[in-house]
Amino acid sequence: MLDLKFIRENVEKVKEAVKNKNEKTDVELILSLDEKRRSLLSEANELKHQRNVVTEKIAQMKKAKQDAKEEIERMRKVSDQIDSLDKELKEVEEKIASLLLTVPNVPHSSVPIGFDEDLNVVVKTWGEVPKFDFEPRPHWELGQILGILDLPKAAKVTGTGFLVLTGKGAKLQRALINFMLDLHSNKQGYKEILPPFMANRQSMTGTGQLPKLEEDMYLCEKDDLFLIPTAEVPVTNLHRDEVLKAEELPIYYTAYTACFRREAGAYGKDTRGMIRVHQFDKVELVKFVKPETSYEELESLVKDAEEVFQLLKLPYRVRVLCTGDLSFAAAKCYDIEAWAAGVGKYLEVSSCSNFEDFQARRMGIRFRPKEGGKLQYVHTLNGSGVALPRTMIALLENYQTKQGTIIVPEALRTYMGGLEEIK
RNA sequence: GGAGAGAUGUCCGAGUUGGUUUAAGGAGCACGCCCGGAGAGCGUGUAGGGCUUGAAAACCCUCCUGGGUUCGAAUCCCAGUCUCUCCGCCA
Repeated sequence: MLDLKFIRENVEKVKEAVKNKNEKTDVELILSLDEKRRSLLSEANELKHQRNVVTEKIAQMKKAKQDAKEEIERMRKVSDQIDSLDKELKEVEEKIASLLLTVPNVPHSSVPIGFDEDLNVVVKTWGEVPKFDFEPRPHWELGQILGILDLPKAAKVTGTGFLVLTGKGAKLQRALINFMLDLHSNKQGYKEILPPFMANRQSMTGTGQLPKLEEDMYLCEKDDLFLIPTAEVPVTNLHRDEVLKAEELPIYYTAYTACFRREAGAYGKDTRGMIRVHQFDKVELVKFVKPETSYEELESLVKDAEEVFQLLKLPYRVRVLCTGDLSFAAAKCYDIEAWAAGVGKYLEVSSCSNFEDFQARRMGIRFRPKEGGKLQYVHTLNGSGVALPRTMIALLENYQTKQGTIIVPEALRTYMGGLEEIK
């Protein structure tokens, strides 16, 4: 959420952000409501002041055993006026508040302007794309040959868009999760969190999934709880409505969770195998930082996620998202995309974003600067470190052999009981 | 699910016969003094938001949330949320 005052003072900037992000919020409407709000406010203020003054006078008179009937009668009328002004004010404020939730964050000046993902810019490529002297198989074939991925059984249990890992496949995924969590928590200094996989409306609004993305999430109606689409939700909300100490910052968290997405509207896209599924595992990175450091923190966040692929020796590239592809709440975002030899394309495995104070304002996460002065909103960042199914895809497809077996990357072997090859 | 207790500022914690209590006291933090250094000690300051403004003052709002009673509510009434204790149920 943007500051109403900021919108008032940066109308053009905000309108441009709305346009460049392909949103359609009526900024002018917000401004006119804001004007109305302020005039109602000053009117009500004046009456309230009057009431406060006379009320005290009444108290004095009562103490002195004087008759205050006349004043009381007068204030009764004033109170009625205040009531009706307050009611009107409340309506206006509610309208503003709900409109404010539909204003997207303003992209950082370094973000390329563009309509959609075709205008994202590759800023880095790492590793050699493997060459095979045979036709590399896609992961669903490898999974079936090796008996580690069973899509028909998943369809039986749940329906399309789910997967069942079995045997070495399940073990490989668990190894990856442990490997990532250990990397982030032991080496990179993130505190490990195991949060709920469900979250309430307030949390979803805090991180910005609501109100816009309600249709993309699974809702348990009886309890009005959502299955989380990412660990970002529960982990960032950990500090909702808190004032953090300056010396606590920066705070780094890492969390493994399952993630649930309805993928409404994505039908027909990446339906094969496990590229796009309704439930997947992910290890997430979340940061709470001081505003002046958030862009350095974004760079280091990306590096921390990249290290996963470097240690696994999986080739990848990093793209900076253009305005049109940037999510609603983000000011800047890098995608990490791993090369998958079997399907022959780069797959998005991590999205690392700086939200600046956009989420913090919604959630009320502030800190007291050491130098004194007013409370400030923290900046929040998060990124996948990283998403499991697509990393599995990259691993299986890049490490496959002609015989259809999989060489286990060295970094994972201790997590696989020393296993060197899945066959 | 049943019974009870509670929710106050950055934190802890007073205040519930309605009326200079936005709120005592303590901790923390900031500044200053003291000190060979560290520590301790002493003094001063310190809620958030809105509105206004060059900046401020003034003013308004906020004692979990939302309603209500009243000239006036942290204090009274109703509903809800959360926390704790006990009982029941259960992985």
